[in-house]
Amino acid sequence: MPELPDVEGFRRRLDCCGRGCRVTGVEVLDSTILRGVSARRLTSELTGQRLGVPWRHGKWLFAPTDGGPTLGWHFGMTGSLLCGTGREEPHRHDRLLVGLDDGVRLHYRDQRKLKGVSWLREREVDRLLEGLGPDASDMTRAELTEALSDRRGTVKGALMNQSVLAGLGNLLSDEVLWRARIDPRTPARHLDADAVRTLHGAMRRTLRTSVRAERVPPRPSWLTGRRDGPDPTCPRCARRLEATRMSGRRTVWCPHCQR
DNA sequence: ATAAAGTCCTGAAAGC
DNA sequence: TGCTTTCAGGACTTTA
Repeated sequence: MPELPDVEGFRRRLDCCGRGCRVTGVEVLDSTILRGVSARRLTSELTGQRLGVPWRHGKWLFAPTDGGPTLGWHFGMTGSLLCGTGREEPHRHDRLLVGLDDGVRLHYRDQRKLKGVSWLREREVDRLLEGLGPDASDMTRAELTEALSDRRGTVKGALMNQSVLAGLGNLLSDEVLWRARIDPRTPARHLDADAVRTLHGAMRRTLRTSVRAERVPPRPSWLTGRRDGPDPTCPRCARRLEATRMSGRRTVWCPHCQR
């Protein structure tokens, strides 16, 4: 599930439920989701801390604490962050619960445990960011041009590569390329200035709408709304969509509109 | 059983 | 040729 718009939704949730609150309790329900920190250490160091202003880069969510390290959340393919009252039974996929002094309890929920939660000092946050390209939602056209110019792989591969630009995943990449009418197999560096301009505009518009919806909306007028049907057709030209595997992921596009 | 919206690792290809 | 960087595919994990 989580690409940039989903994680931005989690950030907002954390911002309104958790910002400025003090942590009253930590329950690690499955310690295998902790990265680089033990359950014992996270519990003792996080309890009593006050949460600062949460921020996001790409698909990463960061929750700084006033004195100490920063909680770094990554949601893999199936993760989410929810706010509860603290009285409900934890869901079977809840892996970490964080109780706050405003009565809210945060639930880090994840079916497949592909990623997890880390407890990061400032330089570890910096090191992590060094591996990521600019955040896709505030990337300029010049930055996109620069990011794609040296890439010899496909444009689809480049858009999904978090070190090139951060935030797009499989669904968004396909959606943006479909809107921009660009064949996903095109080598990134073959895109001319016009194509990059179109791609940049498509990315901005797609992200703006998706962030508002906190997901890539599966509307019938979007590629995302069609791709999982039994016999998917293009919302624009009604012809049959093509599906293959690219960079290990299912890729859907319209061979008529995208060339 | 197959496939799934995440990234990491590996062997191989491409570039200098 | 040889070294370095980049790429595509499989592994990881769990369940519908």
